[in-house]
Amino acid sequence: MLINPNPNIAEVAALLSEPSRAIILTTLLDGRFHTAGELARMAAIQPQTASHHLTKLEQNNLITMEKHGRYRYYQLVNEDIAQIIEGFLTISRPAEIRSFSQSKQAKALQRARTCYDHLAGNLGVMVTEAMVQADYLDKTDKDFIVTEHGERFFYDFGLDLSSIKKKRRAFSRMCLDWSERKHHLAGALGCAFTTQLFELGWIERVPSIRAVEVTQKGAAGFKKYLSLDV
Amino acid sequence: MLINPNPNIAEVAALLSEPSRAIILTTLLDGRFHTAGELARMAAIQPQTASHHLTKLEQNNLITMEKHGRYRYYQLVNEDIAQIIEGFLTISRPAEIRSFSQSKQAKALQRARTCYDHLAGNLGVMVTEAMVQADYLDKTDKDFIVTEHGERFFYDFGLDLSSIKKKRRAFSRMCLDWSERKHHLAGALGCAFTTQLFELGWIERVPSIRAVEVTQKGAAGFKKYLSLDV
DNA sequence: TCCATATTTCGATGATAATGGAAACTTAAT
DNA sequence: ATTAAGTTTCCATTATCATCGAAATATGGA
Repeated sequence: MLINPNPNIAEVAALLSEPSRAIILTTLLDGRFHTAGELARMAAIQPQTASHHLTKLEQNNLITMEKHGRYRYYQLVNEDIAQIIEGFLTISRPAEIRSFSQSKQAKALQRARTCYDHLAGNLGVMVTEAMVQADYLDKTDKDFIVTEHGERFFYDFGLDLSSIKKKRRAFSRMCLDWSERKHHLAGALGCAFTTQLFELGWIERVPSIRAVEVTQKGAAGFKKYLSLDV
Repeated sequence: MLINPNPNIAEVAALLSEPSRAIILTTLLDGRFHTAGELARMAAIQPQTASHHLTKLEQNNLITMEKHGRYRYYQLVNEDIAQIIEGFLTISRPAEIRSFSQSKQAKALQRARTCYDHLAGNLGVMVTEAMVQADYLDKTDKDFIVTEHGERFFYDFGLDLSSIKKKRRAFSRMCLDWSERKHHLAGALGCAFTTQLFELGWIERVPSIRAVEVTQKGAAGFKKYLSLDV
């Protein structure tokens, strides 16, 4: 790694400092692919303008693109970028809430949402802490370690840990939650666990924002497997 | 705390996105006071321009000012801001190193420097980890907890923990080190400990940059008290 | 082949904001 | 009092950049 007494903060910050780009990036925080047009609509700008921003973000390695037919799908480059942006949310003053529906959205996001591809918000933190409590996970510096109990737990839950470990991506990480200011489970394990929650029908996406909701089935499951009341 | 689905990242980022302001802020990272003129010289801009930036940074609560005579002394508002900026250094691509003396500076900074008012760099991380190793500190979420052993250690070291705890500032915190990417000891305790290192003559400032150097006396001390070879 | 849709490239416009010169203000020193 | 130094206010200049209209390119479907 190259270390420098005067690193170039400004360049990176400039990319986040433009309102339209900030909207695009927070939209991509859900970890899913979005088309250029979709992102333009989210930011309320013309497609040309969005294209301009997307090129810039791609050149600076914040996002990547995949062409499929006439669509171009954009995604955050990796989880690190997501963490950086989430981290930024922790320090940025929230904009004023203008409408009732906005405050409802805010509450939904605080309750439960996806951060990149894993679970965040109050639910994400509660689940993670329950796992630590139950001795399924051990906390270290920046990672969680799956204990022996944990191996069994995740196996019972239908996850194949050995195949997850094979992925090039970090296996199990801590991600700082901007609304809770505590850590939740991230990394390949966080992703796999969250995917499984969707598969099992324990949680469902709330349309249009990256909030998620716990289903009846989910509430029962969280209670049974993690002694959680949600 | 107000939570918002679309918090205003852009505003905060914009403050960091201007090269001159970024230089001013990284200069202030040493936690000390600097005059307006000094900061202008660092950023290689005219005093009027610096004044303009400083006003802006002050209005946005990143820095504070104290008037003393005809000088105006500026300082980062608090340690949180320092952490945010240090955090940003972690993700920003370092600028090219242009000269030999710059790379020497870079190495000195990586070895040991002050971050706000506590010790950072390889030395800061090593010292902190030695304390954890020796069971003087316990790691938690975002803080270190001083153990019973630790109470005695710091007392022997000449620090009055009870008076430090009385300060309004957070007692003991983890700060992410941008060159080491590990945590070092921050907060009031980190400050007091570092101040004591200066007092004891274990470390000395390197003129003009925020690097510090370990003295012979310091090397012996670190070895004796923390079994550290520096 | 022709049309519709998604996206980009080009070019012009307009807004924002960093910059520094000139002058004013404040404080210290003599 | 007068001068010098540090800093700010005011103002004009300039550069940057987001934005969008128009046109071009690419792809899919009929």
